[in-house]
Amino acid sequence: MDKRPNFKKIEEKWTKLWNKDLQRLFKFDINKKGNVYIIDSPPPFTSGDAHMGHALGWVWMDFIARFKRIEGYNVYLPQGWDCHGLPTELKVENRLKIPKTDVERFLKACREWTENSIESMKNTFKKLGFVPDWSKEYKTMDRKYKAFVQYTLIRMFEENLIYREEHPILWCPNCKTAISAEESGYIKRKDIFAYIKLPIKEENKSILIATTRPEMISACVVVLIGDGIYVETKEGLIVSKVYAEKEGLEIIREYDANELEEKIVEIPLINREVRIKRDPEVEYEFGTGIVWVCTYGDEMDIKWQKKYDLPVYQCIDTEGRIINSLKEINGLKVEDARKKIVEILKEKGYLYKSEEIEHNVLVHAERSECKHPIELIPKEQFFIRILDLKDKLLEIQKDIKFYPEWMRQRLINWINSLSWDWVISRNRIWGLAFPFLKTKDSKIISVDLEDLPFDPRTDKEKLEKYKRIYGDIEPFSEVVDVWVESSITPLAIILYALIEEKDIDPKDLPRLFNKIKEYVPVDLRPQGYEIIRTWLFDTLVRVYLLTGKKPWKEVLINGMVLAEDGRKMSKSLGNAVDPNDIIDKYSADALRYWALFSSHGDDYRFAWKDIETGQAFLIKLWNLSRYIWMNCKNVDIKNKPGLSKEDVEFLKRLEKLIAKSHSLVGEYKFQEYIKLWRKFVWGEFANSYLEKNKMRVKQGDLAAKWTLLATLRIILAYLHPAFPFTTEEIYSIIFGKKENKKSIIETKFKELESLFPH
RNA sequence: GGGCCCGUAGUCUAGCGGUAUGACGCCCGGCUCACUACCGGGAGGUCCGGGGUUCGAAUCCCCGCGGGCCCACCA
Repeated sequence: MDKRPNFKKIEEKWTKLWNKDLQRLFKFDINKKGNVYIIDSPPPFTSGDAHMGHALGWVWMDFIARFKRIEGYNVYLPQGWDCHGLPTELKVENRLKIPKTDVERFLKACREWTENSIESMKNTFKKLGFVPDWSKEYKTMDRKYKAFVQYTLIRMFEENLIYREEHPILWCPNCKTAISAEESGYIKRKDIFAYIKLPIKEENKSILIATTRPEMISACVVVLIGDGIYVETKEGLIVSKVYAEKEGLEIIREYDANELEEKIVEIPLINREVRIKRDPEVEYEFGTGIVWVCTYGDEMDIKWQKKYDLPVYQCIDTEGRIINSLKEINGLKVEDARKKIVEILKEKGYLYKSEEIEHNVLVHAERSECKHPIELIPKEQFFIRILDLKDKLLEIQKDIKFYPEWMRQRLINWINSLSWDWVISRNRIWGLAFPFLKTKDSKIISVDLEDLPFDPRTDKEKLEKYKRIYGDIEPFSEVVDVWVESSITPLAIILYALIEEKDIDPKDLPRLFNKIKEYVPVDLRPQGYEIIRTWLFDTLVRVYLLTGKKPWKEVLINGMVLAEDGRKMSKSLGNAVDPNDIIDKYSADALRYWALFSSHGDDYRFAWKDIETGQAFLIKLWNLSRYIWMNCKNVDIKNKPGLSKEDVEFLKRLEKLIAKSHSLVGEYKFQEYIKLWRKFVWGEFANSYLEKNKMRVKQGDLAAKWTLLATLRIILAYLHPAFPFTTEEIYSIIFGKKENKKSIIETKFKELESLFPH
């Protein structure tokens, strides 16, 4: 053994072995029953480079997989790739300057870009010591993955779980695309808050409403008042009593709500009469205590429109311009129209006043730099029915174990906050097409299984076939939301295990699907908390709808990686550290030491000194082994000599530690595990037992030598899941040949039990 | 506005009903034949503040203060 471990050489050697010659040790055999452990590992979005967040998650998974393997499980650790998505599309468009109009060329460029990203990320994962079963590697852009997703969509469509309907959807006028709730977010913004007088029919009085969306005047369908007292002021304005008092307006008389409900309001400039209704959800204290409902100003308007079955007026188009309104503002951008209409209202005497208000505006926020305010626009979209599912989802989540338990709350909150069905269509290019067609009488039909995967943009001959059968048919131009693809990973990984590298006959999918169902729920879903409301939730929905079961038995949540400055680590902040640099400067095992010290769900700070701490421990382990190699390597471990009392006690202490280790891993407490073993190896073994017994070793005491060797053998097995490179190298030098084994993975913890005194 | 989390030695961190885990740093002493990236020894904490439950609280409950994250319809 060298005086110092050459980490670079060791890493190169073992990375190659595990991923090639020894890859068989990491294979999941789906035909072997019993003792199966399946990890629904995340397919990372193929953004380009692996970051520290990946390093953390992938080390956790690899630790679990290795430990379970040595425990004797038939482990399935898959590696997939989430390929589709807007960021790739934008990169191809902007960097490679390929026009979206040339669809075939554009798609090809996206595919090439994605393949390159995968290679780069895969390389980093391998350097970390992460070893999946490569024979089942999947990409969401694979033909068979796409066919499978489309098959599940057809199934759901046939069970009436998917529908197409005109519905107000979140629409980004800037990106000209529908977005989902999870892509939107609120930001604080300053806007006009206009107080508008709405005359009451046949009375010389006006209702005063306050709004941030005066430009939507042509879409006003009802005026709502809340539970409270309303008053008439000297100026002939009807407002909440609270507002009148606050503004110091002279009150002439009070109304009760019933009296107001009789009245009809004339919407100025557009010549429409609307009713006044009382609704408990109106915030009496806010503004004038009165609201006009426009279709659709915000999500609340949708609720009220449905509740009172109000007519829908679309006053904004997909470009974010005003339509169907006054000729003065038609064609104007929303923001310009807002200013203009305020001027007009003022001119005509309908504007009571306008002020500035800071409020939360729904914008296109996540996975996007756009930040443009979102409009609600009625459009035909595909939906998955999830609203009816709330109670059921709340029920089944109870049966999934969460680590840490408190992360469950995020899922529950999200389920409770659902307010409409899941919009699954996107107006984009780099994505999966819908396996549906529209006939000339507007009926939606699924394509035949034999035609999967189906893409009307490129499969011209398949389209021809349907044209021959149905006459005029129309494909859908949208693509599927990326989460629809990634939300069936627990099922897709089983599909890949069943077929391995073979291609599939799509007509075989129903048979395969029935087989897949048998493996649900799988054992573990590891992921970060930031995608609980997307990936975790969506998977729960899809797997439940498709199989009637929960997707997993357990969920393990990791936190975000923070930079040394305590802020979120990100490229744009310039505080990101590349895992490859850490491995190059120190070692993969040192990086793993850092990753395993993170606790469940909490954000975790990166610090170079933690890497150094890990590195120091690895060197300690190396040198400790070196001493044993120098002094004890010729001892036959299978031939246990008579041990001294001290040796026996020491080994008994180790045996206790082992029992504790297994229970810690059962709860995925990696940090406690490392601490326990570090303390034992460095303190109790190296500095205490070994130091005390050096004399015996020198004198050739076989019992002491045997104890040292046996202890090291056990330590290597238990530290292997954490530090696979270093432990494999030491093992191969001291034990490999004698045991006729190439890797620690080939032995099982159970086999080591014979080394203990009983 | 609601929810979740966090506040523990100089710094970071574990524990989450029995006076506290570990790392780094610091102080004193050692180049001892595997390792000076080491060895031996040591100092350092009113576990954010206040109240409550309990024989007993860092740990449970309530109220504050400070920090972070997530969600939300205030027109």
